[in-house]
Formats: sequence, C-alpha cells, structure tokens
Amino acid sequence: MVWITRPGKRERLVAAAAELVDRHGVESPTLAQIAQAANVSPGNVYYYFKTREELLAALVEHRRGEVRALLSGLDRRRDPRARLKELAETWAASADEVVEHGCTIGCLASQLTKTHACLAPSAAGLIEELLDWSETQFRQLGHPDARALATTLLGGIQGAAILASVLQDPDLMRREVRRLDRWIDDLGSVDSRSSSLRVLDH
Amino acid sequence: MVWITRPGKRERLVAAAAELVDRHGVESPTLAQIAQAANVSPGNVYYYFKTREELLAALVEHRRGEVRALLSGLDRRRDPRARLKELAETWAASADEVVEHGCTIGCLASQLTKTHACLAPSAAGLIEELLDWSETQFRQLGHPDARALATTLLGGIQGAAILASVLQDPDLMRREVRRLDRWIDDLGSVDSRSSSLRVLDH
DNA sequence: GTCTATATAGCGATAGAC
DNA sequence: GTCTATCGCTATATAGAC
Repeated sequence: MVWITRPGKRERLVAAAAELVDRHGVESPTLAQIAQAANVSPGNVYYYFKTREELLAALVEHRRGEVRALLSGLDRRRDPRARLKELAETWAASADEVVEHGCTIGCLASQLTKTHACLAPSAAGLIEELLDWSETQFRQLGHPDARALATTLLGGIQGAAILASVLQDPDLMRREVRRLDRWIDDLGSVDSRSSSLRVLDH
Repeated sequence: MVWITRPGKRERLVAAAAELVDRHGVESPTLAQIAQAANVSPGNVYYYFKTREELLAALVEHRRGEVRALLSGLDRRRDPRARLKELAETWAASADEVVEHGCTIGCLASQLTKTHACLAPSAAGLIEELLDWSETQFRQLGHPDARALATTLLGGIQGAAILASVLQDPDLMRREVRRLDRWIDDLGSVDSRSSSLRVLDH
C-alpha cells in the first residue's frame, strides 16, 4: 500500500497516538490532542483516518512493527537461551517506563480487548508475536512443552509489569525478570544431543 | 458513616458501575448508562456522588470489600499451603469470566493507574491486599522471602489473566494456575520444625 | 492535500420544582 | 430525596473553500 500524501504526517499522527495512548490509555486522548501532538491540523486527521478506531488500528500495526524489530534484534544472538533472557531483560531495562505507564504492549492489548472488540484480534496478534517467538526458542532448546514455557515466561513478564506499575515499584519488575532469568537457566536444555533436530518435529 | 437515604440506590449505582466498568473499561460507561443499569434516574446520581470520579472511588472500595471477603473465606482453611492454592484456583474457577473481561481487580487497578492518578493509591491498595495476605501465608510456611514469593504468585496469576483474556483462551488460565499449584507444592515449607515460630520473627 | 468552519450528538454537571 | 429540564462544553465527524 503506497501513500502518495506528503510524507510524515500519517506517521506523525500514529506516533503521537501511540505515545498518548501509552500514557493515558486508549480512550482518553482526543483526536484534537493527538493532532496537536503530531503538529497536524485537527480537521486534517480525517484525510488519513476515516474514524478514530481506524487510527487505533494503525497504532496497533505500528506497535507490531516495533515488536518485530525487537525480536529481529534478539535473533542476532546465537544461543536461544540468551535470546530468551534478553527478551525478559528488555522489560527490566525499561522498568522505569513500565512503572509510569505499564507494559506498552500488554496494556494496549488488554484495553483494546475490552473496549474495541473489532480490534481485539489484531491486539491478540501482538501478544502472539511474542509468544510464537518464545516458543520457537524453547523448542530449539529441546523442550517439547515449548508453548507452555513461552506462556509462563510471557505471563511472568506481564504480571510483573502490572504489579510494578500499580505499586509504582521498578525494582519489582527487575527482581521478577532476574527470577525468570534463573528459571530459564534452571530449565536447562532437554535432550541436548538432538536439540537441533527437535526444531523440526511437530 | 451512615446513609439516611433510601436504602439500595447508592449500592445499586456502585454495583452497576462495577459491572459496566468490568465489561467495558473504566472510561467507557457513561453516568447515564450506569444510572439506567441501576434503575436510578440520571439526574439523581449526583445526589450520591458529586462527580464521576467519586463514583469510581466508591467502586474501588466495593471491590476492596469483595477481595477481603474472598480472603476471609480462604482463612477458614487450616493449612497456609491450601489457602494459597485455593487463592490461585479462584482465577481458574472463573476462567470463562477472566477471558471475557480480564481479571476484574487487575484491569481495574491498571486502568485507574493510567487514567485517574488520584485513584491510583486506592487501586494499588487492592493489589496490596492480595499481596499482603499471600505474604502472610508464605511466611507461615517458613519462607524468609515470603514477599518475593507472594509477588511471583500474584504476578503469575495476573499475567496469565492478561494472556487468557487477550488470546481468548480459558484453558491458558487454568493451566497456569495448575502450574502455580505445583510450584507451591514444590516450594515445600522451609524449616518445618519452627514454621509456626517463623511467623513471629520478621 | 490541507485547512477552517461547522454540524451533530452526547457528555458531566447544575438548578429548581416537587 | 427524587425527578425533570437544561446548561455548557467538548467529542467525533463532515462540508467545502483554498
């Protein structure tokens, strides 16, 4: 899909919406506020998005791109175990932002699930992106229950993010990530002889 | 504080707000909708609550009462380990509702933290209620790191609730609770000789 | 493509009769 | 205490000049 409009405006609107939604929730920011933050005149928003919901949909895709970029970065690592630990450490590293606005992805997904049923599948896709990637790593470590482990990892991260933000405690986030780090280590790699083959089965 | 108004109306308003907020989020339900659901005439809401935010504050207190009632029920059990497992199983038992609207407490707290700064401390209290109680149980089992264990337990529950609701998968919630059950068992009780004394020392 | 001006509707909140 | 009527405001969305 090619956009023949003046470059930047659409992207600025999405970025401004992403920022404001992250800070104040999905419902609070008005189109006027988003337009102002993006340095776009209020009425012009509707040239790019027919409805507010359409802007939210674009915002989710924007976040999906960020998630994919993050995971691509992690894929540079050789060791699946190191990849998984670095994923978790992403939340520890941004513990202060997590405390201020919660986990960007988790909050966005859970709010959209409640308030915009039609965006729920798209929001679920954001989480699935992380889940699928983690499952792949655990599978490469030879764990037959890779999906369950991925769920536990991501659930642990998301739960810690909720508690940290509600209780305003960045150390809580960091401590839980440290615990998940140890958990990943203690899992070891099952059947290390054929771990590379395990990727192929099922 | 005694209310000399006709009994029921205030309570009905709070209950209706609780239900609608649980279903559609903190910001979406209008006072008109809440009043209608509570069978109260729209203008009459302001006799009981000066502002919308004041109604939300009452809603949080309503939830706090429910949390305390839940924990009191669990306290009837003799064994702290059984208490903790039954706490977790509360979410498994309501997995279908969790999938539909997320964890009532977790969603409420995390949304209020973002959208109503002045209610954030009150919302944090909701989570602390659960955390303090869990910490007490772990301490009675003789764990010196009881607070950290409580955080892990509640984080695991909240994270699973997010994933289950976003992915629309009740079994995910149930499986994670089962895992937490086993985790509680595997923790055992530290220094079981003096576990009852451990409650006393800090 | 961009902007101003505005239509339309619904919100939270108030006033005042009963 | 309860209700009706309504104020004042701001939201999303549209129309049309440029």
